[in-house]
Amino acid sequence: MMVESASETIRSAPSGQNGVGSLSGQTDGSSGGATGTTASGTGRDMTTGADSNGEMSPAELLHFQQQQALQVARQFLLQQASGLSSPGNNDSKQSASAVQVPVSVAMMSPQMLTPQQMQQILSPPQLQALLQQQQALMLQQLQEYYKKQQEQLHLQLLTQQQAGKPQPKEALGNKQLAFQQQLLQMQQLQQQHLLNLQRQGLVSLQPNQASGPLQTLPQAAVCPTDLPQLWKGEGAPGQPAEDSVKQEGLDLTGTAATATSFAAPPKVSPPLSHHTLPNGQPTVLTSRRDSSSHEETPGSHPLYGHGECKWPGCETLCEDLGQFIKHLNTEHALDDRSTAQCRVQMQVVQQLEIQLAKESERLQAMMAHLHMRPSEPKPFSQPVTVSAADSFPDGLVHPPTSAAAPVTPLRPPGLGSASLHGGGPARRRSSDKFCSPISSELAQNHEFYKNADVRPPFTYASLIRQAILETPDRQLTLNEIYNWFTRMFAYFRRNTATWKNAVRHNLSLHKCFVRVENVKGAVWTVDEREYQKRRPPKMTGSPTLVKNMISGLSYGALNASYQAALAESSFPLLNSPGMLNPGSASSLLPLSHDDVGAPVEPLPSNGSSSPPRLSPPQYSHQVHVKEEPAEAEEDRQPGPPLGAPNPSASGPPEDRDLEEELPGEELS
DNA sequence: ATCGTCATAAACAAAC
DNA sequence: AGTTTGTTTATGACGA
Repeated sequence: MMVESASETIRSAPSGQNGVGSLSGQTDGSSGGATGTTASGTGRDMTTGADSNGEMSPAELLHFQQQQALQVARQFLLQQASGLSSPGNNDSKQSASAVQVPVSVAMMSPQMLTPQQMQQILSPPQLQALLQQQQALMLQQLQEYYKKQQEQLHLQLLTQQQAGKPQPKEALGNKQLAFQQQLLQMQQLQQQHLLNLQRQGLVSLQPNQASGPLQTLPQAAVCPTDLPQLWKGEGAPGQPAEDSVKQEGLDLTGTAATATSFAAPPKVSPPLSHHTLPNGQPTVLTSRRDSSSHEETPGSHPLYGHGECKWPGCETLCEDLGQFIKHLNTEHALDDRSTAQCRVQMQVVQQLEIQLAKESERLQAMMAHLHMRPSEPKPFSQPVTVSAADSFPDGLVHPPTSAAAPVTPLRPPGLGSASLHGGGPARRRSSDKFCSPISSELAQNHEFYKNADVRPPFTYASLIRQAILETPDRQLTLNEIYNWFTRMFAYFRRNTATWKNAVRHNLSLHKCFVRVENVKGAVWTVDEREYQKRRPPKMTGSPTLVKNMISGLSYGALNASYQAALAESSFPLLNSPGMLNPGSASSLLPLSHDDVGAPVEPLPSNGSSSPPRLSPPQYSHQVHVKEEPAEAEEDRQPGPPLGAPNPSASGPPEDRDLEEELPGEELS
């Protein structure tokens, strides 16, 4: 017990915590703190209560409205999701915890990523698509709500006017303003949210933004310019919302572009992350902040863009940052309104996250469904090559998957990533579960993991395997594996003792990892057969699995799963063309899709060499190697059957591939 | 409640 | 002698 507790603490304390904890905490806290309790979690009751009260202050109104709108959206979302959502835990948990934390997030262990991180993780295109959808939905709801509110206001106004009260007008005006603001805010907040996400990558709204803006900026309020818009919205019986939506769309686009560029955060810099933050997450956040702050200085600010103030409801033009800052301080001072706006923003974000989760789930289900029928010819046009190439090109890989496209607007490939979980242990087998698309996931989010101190959502085993398979030789020394980890994941640049131990432990423990004696020394190889053996059933088929995945995974994971699905689906094609991976083929072949990724390496060196990956059957032999003494293994390697001259040691790696690929001989 | 998988920690031993 | 590499065992969290 002692040990355990100790470890636990360590883990949670450092990394994770921040993640979820901060998230929910902040959410609640900030909202609660700022204004009142209500905001946070479950607003339903609150909302209702609010409703009953006739009059409230503008701030209250805003708040109330937000909640209502959110609730509506929430319900809507829930309904939508209900179909997909898994029966048990998720739903219940979700509802229970109330929106505060997105399902996936909630599910995540403390160390998991925060929503912000998730957002960061998501590829810009994905984010864009998702957010757009979400925004559209939310806007619709808001619109309705807004209309109702307006009607009420009018009624009130009339009543008051009739009464002959002088104040009423003002009050009404305020209320109207508030409503309008809200609408605008929602829209703009969303935009902003997107922007922030994209630009900063992660920017955590709650922690960072909330505190930041509130303190510094704040509010302002609606600029005169806003009013017109607001009114416009009102006035236009048609659909103000739509307009706004459109606008958002536009903005988004713009944003997206920005985001894209942003995609590869340079932040690699160790210094930033190093903060002693607890574990990875914090670091991440920190780094993010830094980055954001940097941006600010340099000439950009999350709330400043295109020469104007991006504060929700404010479009004041500012020539430069300095002016903008002044504007922020003067116009957006800390007050109820700004506070309310922030709260709204937070809720919006939450809502979006939830929706994102739902949509992801849906997508998963869709993918799973599609996948289920392998028989169907997969239309994917995915060029194998592409996939292979994608693997690690830059980090930004486009997913080819045309297939996905049809299914959803989102880009499959882009998925972003997943990993969200920042945390520690969390990763749980998610990756494994799906069989991962680890490779594709990695390929796509290569840059992300490389720079973000986020724990990858893959098990050590899958990571080790990936590392090995990426090599032309398909073999790595322990030290090389270590290097791969540190090179590929920022997360593994810390706590080396811990994860290295874990790596060694995994190598020894899993039969799928075979130690081969080499001239050079010992290298580790992967026995795909074994690896596959241990893997759980594919999610594709069973809804349950899917469900699990969804629930268990963080957003990232979701994405990963998504990718996986895609990958899997595309896999067949890949194979057929035969291109994928030359060298790797052997290992992969037999198995599976997950390996899709295997091919990750663009050139397995001889890629060509490997003829055709031919025989999967050969593979079978390797199997128990591990159990057997090194000898067996050695046999394999050293004795390269085919013509490989000197495989291992000095020999070219490529040759090795062949050898490895045909290990079967020995077995037989 | 039980089982399997994973992560983490740690003790040891053998090889460098 | 100190470090690295491997192996094992123990323990706890999780999900099924």
